[in-house]
Amino acid sequence: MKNEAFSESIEMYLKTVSELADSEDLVPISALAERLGVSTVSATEMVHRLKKQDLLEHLPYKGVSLTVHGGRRACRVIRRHRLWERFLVDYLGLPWEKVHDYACRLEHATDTAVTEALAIFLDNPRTCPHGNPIPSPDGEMPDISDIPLIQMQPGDRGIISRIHPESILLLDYLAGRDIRPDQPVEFEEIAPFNGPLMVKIGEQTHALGQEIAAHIFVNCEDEVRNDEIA
Amino acid sequence: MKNEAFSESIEMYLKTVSELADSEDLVPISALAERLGVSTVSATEMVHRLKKQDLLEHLPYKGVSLTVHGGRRACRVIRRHRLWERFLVDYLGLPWEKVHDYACRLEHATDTAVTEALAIFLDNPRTCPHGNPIPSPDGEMPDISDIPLIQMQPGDRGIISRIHPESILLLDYLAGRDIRPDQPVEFEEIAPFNGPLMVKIGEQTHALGQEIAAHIFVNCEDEVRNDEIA
DNA sequence: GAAGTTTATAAGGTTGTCCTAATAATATAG
DNA sequence: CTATATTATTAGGACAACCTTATAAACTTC
Ligand SMILES: [Mn+2]
Ligand SMILES: [Mn+2]
Ligand SMILES: [Mn+2]
Ligand SMILES: [Mn+2]
Repeated sequence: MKNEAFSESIEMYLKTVSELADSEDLVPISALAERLGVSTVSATEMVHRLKKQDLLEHLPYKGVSLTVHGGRRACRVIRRHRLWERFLVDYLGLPWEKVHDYACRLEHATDTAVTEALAIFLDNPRTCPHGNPIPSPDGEMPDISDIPLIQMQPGDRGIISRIHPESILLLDYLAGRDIRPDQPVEFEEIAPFNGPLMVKIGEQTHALGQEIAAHIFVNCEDEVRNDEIA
Repeated sequence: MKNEAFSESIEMYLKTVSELADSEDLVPISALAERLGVSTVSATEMVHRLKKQDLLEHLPYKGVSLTVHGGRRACRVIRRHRLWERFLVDYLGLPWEKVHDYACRLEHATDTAVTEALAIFLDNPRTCPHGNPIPSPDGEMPDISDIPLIQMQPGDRGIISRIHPESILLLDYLAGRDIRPDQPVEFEEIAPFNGPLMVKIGEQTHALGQEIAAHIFVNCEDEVRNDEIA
């Protein structure tokens, strides 16, 4: 039960599987490879290695999922990441859209003792600056019940809860238009032929591509949620 | 003039050369290898690589020294290290003797933007918690005029200025006896046959080995310094 | 100046993480 | 059910950092 240290590479694989598993529970190796910026061959190689270490499972031609063990490791990395983001924004005053990258380096270089002292210093924040929940020290992810903007219906209103998964490109784009957690949203309409979503955020109406709308999560106003009607 | 990112390994080599160069200005590759915990063959290999990149010079059978360019890179790493140490001690309340190791990981994962924001947050501290000066953002090391305890004469008094170079073993030892910067010292005597130094620090008298005494620096009371009499 | 110590180089490996190109297996959709 | 697209595997390498063992060169000391 020793605390073997994982390489930065392994931590990034675990973290990425965890992040991508939120949308669909089996993550295709190709999706992993793309997000990590490596070839599918390299990703496959690594998946095999991680499978051997009992950190994830792989259903060929379907995708990968984390074991309980792997999930805990991933959550620990994510915890460090999100705590650092809070610190960088709240105390160092660094820009909302930049801290994701800074934290992505720090997350691999942070001792547990530092992580927990930081959590106390920050007064145990519940979320990162982009709205994502911070896992517990022992690697448990709080569950949440928001929905992606793309699943809303015309007329629905709500409050942006989080941006997920995060990436510089996306955060940069959103920061440029003041789209961030706690802003009120109203879904106006969706353009035909899989066109963009017209969404009022704050005072402005934006035309958001479907890709982007899948990454913006919203707490809908308390009405019966109507996703299961299909 | 691009800001090529160096590997953790390269950064540690540069930093270590810089630290060891304080005592003697040519650092033997063997000393480098020992401090980095690698074989002399590996260290030699790396020295050649760094020479090719114009980061250091090597006089065979004498030792290595940093180029101006290499010195600046080293100081940048050291700056990050010592700023993190300040943060870890002053804000996270982590133990004086432990933060050296924590910072040794963070120093390689810290963007310039983060470093400078941190410096501002900390109000541009002049020294690390172990008393060592923090280089400027552009890689200049402030010069100091303290002397190692081992160069003091019986009867001399002063104030401990810093512990250098740092290592966990040493810091642990000193922390256990409350030997740290700002404590008053009085050199009592040196035991014969290269024996330990008897030194009064605070209220207590300690018998310190010569190795250790070489790592404790002191600001002597303002009297004519008498090192050059030999 | 010969002996012994320190330092450097040479030779041959290992490991982790990445790559391209080519081929094989499976899934999915018309 | 076959064609096309997706996914997996195989083969062959590259590269940075490490290693051990052995030999050669230079310094130091008596
Ligand atoms: Mn990362
Ligand atoms: Mn975030
Ligand atoms: Mn380090
Ligand atoms: Mn220090």
